[in-house]
Amino acid sequence: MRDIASEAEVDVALINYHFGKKMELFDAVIMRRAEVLNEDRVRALEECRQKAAPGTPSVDEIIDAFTYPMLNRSTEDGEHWHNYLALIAQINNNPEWGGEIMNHFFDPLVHKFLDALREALPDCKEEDLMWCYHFLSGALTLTFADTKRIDKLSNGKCKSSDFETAYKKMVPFISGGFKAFCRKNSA
Amino acid sequence: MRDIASEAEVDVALINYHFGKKMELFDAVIMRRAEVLNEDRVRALEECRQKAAPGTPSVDEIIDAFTYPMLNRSTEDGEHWHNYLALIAQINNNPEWGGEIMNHFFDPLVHKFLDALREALPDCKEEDLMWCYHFLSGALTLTFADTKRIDKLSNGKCKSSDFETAYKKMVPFISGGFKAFCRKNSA
DNA sequence: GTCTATAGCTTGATAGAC
DNA sequence: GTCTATCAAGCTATAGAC
Repeated sequence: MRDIASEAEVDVALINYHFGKKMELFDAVIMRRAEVLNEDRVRALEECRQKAAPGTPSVDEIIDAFTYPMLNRSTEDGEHWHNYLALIAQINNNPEWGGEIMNHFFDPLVHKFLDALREALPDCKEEDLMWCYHFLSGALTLTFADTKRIDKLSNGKCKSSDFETAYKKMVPFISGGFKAFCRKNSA
Repeated sequence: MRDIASEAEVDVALINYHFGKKMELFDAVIMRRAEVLNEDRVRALEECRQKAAPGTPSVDEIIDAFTYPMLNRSTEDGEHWHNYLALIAQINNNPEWGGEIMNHFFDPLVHKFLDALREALPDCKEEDLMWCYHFLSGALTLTFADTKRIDKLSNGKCKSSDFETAYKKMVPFISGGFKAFCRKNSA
């Protein structure tokens, strides 16, 4: 709280005045950018639906619409979106209250994408679709956490900060995962 | 520190005496089970190599050898392994020191699996292999974080605590991701 | 709205008796 | 090796002056 107040060049007490308790400030922080990101994604999904019309978008196109906005925002300003996405990774993996926060701020949007995936993979079992999204979520959030683990593991060949490359590899990986489950529609 | 000491029914001061500073205790906690898990995995990899001899194990078999020990340990005692794997998920996604900890305690083992995957997918580019492992890592650790997010997202159809089912879905998802990259060897 | 001041607690670590 | 006692520092939250 003190760090935040001092960075904002205001007094600590003002946080409580304007935002209430610590956790309410936390929610406000998550919400502000979640709304922006979710709008980006809705727009990307609509665009890829229009491109595919009168057909339906492919799995690859849907995954792309879901993930590209994160790449795009992460390169837009200096540190802010970068830090935000790293925070989301930690929340997504927090067993205590992480699930609830993700449910609250992201699931309404995720349902729109699940609808699109259901259309793209009509023979896919509902349960399989949910688990596939879950795996997607883990791969995606870790990617934008930028933990530097891959830097050392790959002996410098790959860099976790290279979101552009990570994104390019991630889309086919995830699509490949989905298609493994729904072979009838792996087109 | 006080919670840990009281759970162990010893005095707080003893933690410092036996383990040193807080972060040294933390490392000791990570190490103890990491060693056990890594040994399980080495054994599983050796077994699947023997089964496949004189050939080499498939991607699915290798992914299975990497992930099954986590499922197996997580069901063995009441809460301990469960909590440990949830902790690992948070460490894996921590951008500050998470990467280093994962490098230190798990990468020596991971290199053994990367060697096996290289054999199974001889035409796979080194860079692609590394990124695929990275995505695997995100999906895997989130799965054992048990955040309950999928419970609500799926309207109760799936449960994050159902590791058995998660594991059964995870192996083909991840293998599908690898194979998307290395189509020449998707057998 | 913004500040000062402070209450009330919790934290990690250690000194020193036994 | 184990305990008691305590330190110095940190935290969130709020009351009350302006």
